[in-house]
Amino acid sequence: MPELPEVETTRRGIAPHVEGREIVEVIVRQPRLRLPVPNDLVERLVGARIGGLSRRAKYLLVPVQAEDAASASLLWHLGMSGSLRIARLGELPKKHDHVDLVLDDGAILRYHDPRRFGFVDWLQGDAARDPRLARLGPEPLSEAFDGERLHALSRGRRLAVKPFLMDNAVVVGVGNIYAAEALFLAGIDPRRAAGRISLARYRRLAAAVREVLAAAITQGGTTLRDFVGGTGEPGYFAQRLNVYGRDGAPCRRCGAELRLVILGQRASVFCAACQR
DNA sequence: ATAGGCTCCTGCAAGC
DNA sequence: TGCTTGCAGGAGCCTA
Repeated sequence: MPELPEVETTRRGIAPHVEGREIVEVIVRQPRLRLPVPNDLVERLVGARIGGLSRRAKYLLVPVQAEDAASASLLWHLGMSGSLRIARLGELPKKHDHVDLVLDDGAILRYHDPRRFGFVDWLQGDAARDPRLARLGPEPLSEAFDGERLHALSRGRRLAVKPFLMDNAVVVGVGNIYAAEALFLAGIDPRRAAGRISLARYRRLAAAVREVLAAAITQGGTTLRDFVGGTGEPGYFAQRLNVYGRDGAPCRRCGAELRLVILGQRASVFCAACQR
């Protein structure tokens, strides 16, 4: 379940192995992903050179430059079960290894995605103009994201604060797990209407979002070597979760039994004593 | 404009 | 033991 920290960990892990390399072969074993793999992806990519990787929200951007061709990028989304890893030449693909980019030094960038919620798409020209990227709110670890923004955007909104925080137009990269954890740290009830939360409390929430995401990225870094080397599993569950997946268990702070509610079709665990 | 529901997919776990 | 059922999740799309 890659959220922003896992995508960032992936970017950092694969970048040194792919940047500057030429793609010599592309193998698509399963083109039916969340979006179909573009028909002409193979012919466009073979012979192209990979530029500097970047990330926007949970999207990975892979610039590719072919000889005498306009600039273009791959827009890669890992969905909820996708992973990218570096495999060695000759390493046999496993089940759900859907796409391989074979590089000129023999390394393979290999995409694995059991649930196929992810996709890889071809973007011609300036990637930032793609509508999927153009409408996104600020990065949670950037200066543009703060309590003032949350407060301003939420005025008049009756939507519960948890789905509000998970809206990509508000702030990107805050999925179900980190939304639940940040609301716990900030002491805010996930059911509370977004428009009825004070600026002071939104400042605490913004700080909590930054805190949980930054901690998760740091943890991802600790498992980077294993991740790139072969297990293909980022150190996602290693971190200590306070509420996510713990309904019925005691609150780590006050001992009260954690409750489960459904908000925006998503399970939301919280402590009714600590979160108001 | 806003809020809520539905959908894609597979693996896993729980229930019978 | 072997079946069925439900759940997990991002984000685009749809409807009221």
